[in-house]
Formats: sequence, structure tokens, C-alpha cells
Amino acid sequence: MQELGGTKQAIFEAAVNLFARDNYHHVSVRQIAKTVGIMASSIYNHYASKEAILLDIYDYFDTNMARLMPDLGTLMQMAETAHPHDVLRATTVVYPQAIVPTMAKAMLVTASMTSSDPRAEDLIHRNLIEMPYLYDIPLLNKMMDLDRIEPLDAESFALMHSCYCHSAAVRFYGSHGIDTDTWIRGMELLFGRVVVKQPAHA
Amino acid sequence: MQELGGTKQAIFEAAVNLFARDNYHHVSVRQIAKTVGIMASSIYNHYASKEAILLDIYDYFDTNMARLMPDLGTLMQMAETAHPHDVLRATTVVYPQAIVPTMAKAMLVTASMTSSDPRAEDLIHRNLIEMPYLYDIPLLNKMMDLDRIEPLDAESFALMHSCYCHSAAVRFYGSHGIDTDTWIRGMELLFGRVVVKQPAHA
DNA sequence: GTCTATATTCAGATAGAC
DNA sequence: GTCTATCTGAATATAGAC
Repeated sequence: MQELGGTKQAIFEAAVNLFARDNYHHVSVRQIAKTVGIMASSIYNHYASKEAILLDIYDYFDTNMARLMPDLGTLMQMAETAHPHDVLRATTVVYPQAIVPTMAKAMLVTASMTSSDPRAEDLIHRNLIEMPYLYDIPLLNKMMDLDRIEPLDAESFALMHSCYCHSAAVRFYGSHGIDTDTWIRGMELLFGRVVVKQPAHA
Repeated sequence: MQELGGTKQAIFEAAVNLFARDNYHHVSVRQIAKTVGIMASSIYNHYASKEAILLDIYDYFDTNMARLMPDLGTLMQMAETAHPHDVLRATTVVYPQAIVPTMAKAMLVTASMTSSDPRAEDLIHRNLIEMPYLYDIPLLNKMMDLDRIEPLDAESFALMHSCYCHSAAVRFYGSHGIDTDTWIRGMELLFGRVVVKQPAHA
């Protein structure tokens, strides 16, 4: 990962910005260097290759996701008492404000590589697709077991939830952005499928 | 578009297969030629450039989508009498069996270019994202006006619907396929948000 | 650590014989 | 229309002076 300040971080940030805007394949090492204000060859004092910069971006995305992902154990406890919709809301990863811009771009870069790099595909799959899936199913099952919600096809619900997060994440910062309010209302509409039996806790 | 048989179609099919599997940027004209069984230079007797092949694939996808897209007028009529869930089901484009394999690959190729080619992004946006949106909203509004369904946030529903179709389409033929049955059940689960007032027509 | 200069590789595309 | 041979250009990466 990148340290604080210095040329290496400048390279990282130039790269993440350029890759997010113009795609990895269309950005040359020379362009990155020009943005930083150095010669292309100097890049190689900090990164072994262009690909190494990309891997660093993947790593930034993956590390922060792992760090910020809610703990399933905590959520499972929440499932016993909290409002079922709140439990589902809590499965969403929330980035600290400070890293939002870089995370958004790192995610976009990783997502843009899914069709040409299996490593990126695995990262996106694991973090954006499989994750909501793996969280929702045990949570919903537990709440059904506790008779806190009406019976529901947890698997289909989880698929819908993960597709929604995935599509939105990929589109959020593309040319055709998604309106955040509409997105949240959509999510609430989906949560409406989870019908609470015992209304919100005390 | 491609005619029937002949070298040009062989090039088209080799390209669509290779691009779908390995990504446009990683497939060389030489590879396509080798697959067809000719020399790279012979490609240029049929296509002006590598990009021209790609544009032909875009066109194949777009033309067939336009051709198979249900007619909104017909759906609006359906909305007066048919079961509301059937109306929503009818918004989905169904490919004729004969073109399923090629369409699937053409769609995948187009989708894989969205992050590096604005033309592809527009095609995917128009056909996979905006389309369900543009269909659902007037249909739902009409059915609400006719008091056939309970009031509903049509915009959020449409966004959810379009995200689901988009994410699924892109993932269906990727490394991590989606189970078709689960997908359909997810769609039905979403349709369950549309609560029918007057039960299915006579 | 940065620079200049250059090596290397490879892909898209063209010329012209057959 | 297909071939062989070649051009052209671009991009990654390296060598070595400072």
C-alpha cells in the first residue's frame, strides 16, 4: 500500500484518477508521469511495472473493504432485537468521508477491469456481489427462525439485494450516474418485502 | 451487419467468441485470423479495421434488441386488463433460441467495453438500464391510475428492476454465473411489491 | 531519484505478387 | 481474396549519466 506523501503516493493518485476516467488500457505510463510531473522512467523507481500500480489500486480497494465490512457476528446479534430493516441497512459498507473519493475511484478502476482481469473480477465478486449474499441469508434465516419476520425466499432476496448494490456501485460514478435518493428509496422498497411480525423492539 | 456464410461471417463469429472470452484489448487481429484459418492481412478485405469488427458486434446487439423489444403501446393496452405481474413480465426481451448464443456473447462484448468505450456504454445504458425504466414507469402509473394496483413508488421500483436486469445480464455469462431459477424467483419477489387490487381479469 | 536516450516488443495496418 | 513481406507507431521497460 502507499505511504503518506512522496512521489509514490503522487503516482498512485495520478494513476487512480486517470484509470478511473480513461481506463487502464488507454492510459500510458507516460501520461501518469506527466500528471505527476516527472519522466516516465522515474516511475520505475517506485513501481516495478504499470501493472504493479494497478495491483496497488486493487489492494487499496480490497483492504479498505475488508477493514470496513461490518462484522457478521455483530449483525447476527442485532438480528435478535433490532428492527429487521435496520439489520439489513447495517449490512451496507459505509466509507469514512476521508477516503470516499479515492475509494470510489479505486472501486471503479477495479470494476472496469473485471472483464479483462480475473483478479479484478474476483475482487468485485467477493466484495460487491457475494458479500451481501453471504450476509443476508443467515440474517434473514435467523429472523425467520425467531419468528420476527414473515417467511421469505432468502436466497432470491439476497440475489436481488446484491444485484442492486453491484449495478449501482458500477454505475454510480459512470457517465450515467444514479440519483442517490432514488437509490435509497429503491432499497427501502426492497426491504419492504421483509415483513416484520413483531414490530420494532422496545 | 453480417451476411450468411462466407469469410466475413466467419471473422465475425471468431471475433465475438474471442472478444467474449478474452476481452477486445487482449485479442489481436492475428488471433482472429488464425481462428478463421486465414492470414491477418486478409481480414482487411472484409473489415476496414479491428474496430470495425467491434462496431459490427455492437450493431448486432443493438439491432436485435431494437427488433425484439416489446412494443410499449401493446404493453399499455395490456395494462388495462392483464394481470399486473404479467404486464411486468412482458417487459423482458426474449431472444429467439437461434440467436441466443451469439446475442449472449455480443451483449457480453458490448458490456465489457462500457468502461473504455462511450459508444458501448451508451448501448448498454439504453438497452439494459434505461429500457426497463422507461417501460415500467408509464405502465405502473397507468395501472395506478386505473386503480388496478396499490400506490407504489414507480421510479424506485423501475430502478430496482433495471439494476437487477443489468447486473444479471452482465454476470450471467461471466465466470460467476447466476442460477436462472434463483434469478426468476428474485424477479417474482420484486413483482410482489406490486400489489394487485382487482385480481387477475376474467 | 531523476533525467536522457534507447532497447524491445508487439499490434494494427498496407503494398503488391499471385 | 488470399498470400508474403513490411511499415509504422506506440507503449513498456532498461541502461547509465548526473
